[in-house]
Amino acid sequence: MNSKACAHFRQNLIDWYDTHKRDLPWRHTRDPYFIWVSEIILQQTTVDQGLSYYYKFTNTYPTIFHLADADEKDVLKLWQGLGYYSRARNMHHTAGIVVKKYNGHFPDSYKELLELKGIGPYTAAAILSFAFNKSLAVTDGNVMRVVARLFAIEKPVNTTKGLSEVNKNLSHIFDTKQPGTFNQAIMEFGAQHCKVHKPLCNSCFAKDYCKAYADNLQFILPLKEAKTKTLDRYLFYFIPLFVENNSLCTYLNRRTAKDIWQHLYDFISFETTRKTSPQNFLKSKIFTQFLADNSIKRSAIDFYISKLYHHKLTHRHLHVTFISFVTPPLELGQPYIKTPLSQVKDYPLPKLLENFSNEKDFNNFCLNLLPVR
DNA sequence: AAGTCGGGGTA
DNA sequence: TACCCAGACTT
Repeated sequence: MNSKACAHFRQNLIDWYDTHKRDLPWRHTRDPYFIWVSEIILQQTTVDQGLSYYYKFTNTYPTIFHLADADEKDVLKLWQGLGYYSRARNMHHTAGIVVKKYNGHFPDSYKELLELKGIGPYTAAAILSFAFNKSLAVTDGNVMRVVARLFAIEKPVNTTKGLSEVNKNLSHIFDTKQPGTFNQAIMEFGAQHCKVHKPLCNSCFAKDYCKAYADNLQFILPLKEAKTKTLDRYLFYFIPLFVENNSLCTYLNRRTAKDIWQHLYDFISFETTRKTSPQNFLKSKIFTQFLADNSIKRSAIDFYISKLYHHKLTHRHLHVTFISFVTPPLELGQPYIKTPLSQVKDYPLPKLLENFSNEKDFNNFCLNLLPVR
């Protein structure tokens, strides 16, 4: 693209945006706090998916001081279901830093923003351009796609070289006089017009100089290097059930390992390296040892075994079986937390367990289990 | 530079 | 199924 084409793109992108932009709440504010909340929520998340969470967060925590004062557990509960939970933990942590170190005001320098947990190159540029009108370009998945096509960049965009080529070419079309609007516009253009699967090339204002379109590469670009393969994990959740103070109780587990769902809660869990039948798991060393360590005696009767649940994460395929067990009251130590079933829903839970987070569903789940002798 | 972290939508 | 989404962090 020559400089004339770059200027044409710059102007027509803004015109396109004025006509086609969605009415989104974070486009009506220049408060860095609200901008920041929206950007963290939208990391690897579609607008449709994140919108309700944005309203929940800004209503519950209307200022950064409210967020800084909150308990991490409550922040995670509000984040429940959105995934990538380190975003919520980092956001909570960073709120505390901004309050203490910056008196509640976000810094307006790239360097200082990058030092805050959860704020990387994209989010720093977004905050600076949207809230402070600083002249920095954002490079997200939308921008990489648009630029890779406009300039027919064939290096994989998820490599250092590919990204730097995207950024170099992006600087040629970037509008330094209205950085925030340009950034919003090019992302919206990527989301709605220069789409992944069916780009609307026929009606595109850039079809005269888009190199991918000229070379018929618009359905090929951008290229990405192969991702890591999906692995299977086999989980068993053990759910002891007992009555205490007239309420049906069980135990929850706070997840602390460097693993999925960090700082969320689930049930007592076991993992096998290979696909294992429930019957074999019940006889396994890992499980029988747990029962012995905690003086849990099998009655003559039963464990109740759920069907096999499949839960898909981006690069993990979970195979999950629930095992409930009626027992006299138990006293288990850390990290297990004795909890009435009616209060399970008060904890931040993985989506997989959210279905069991109210008593009615949970009882229904238990009733549908089959006894195994 | 490669691996890890969720869940939902789309083809 | 496989890929993508307003990415960042850890190793």
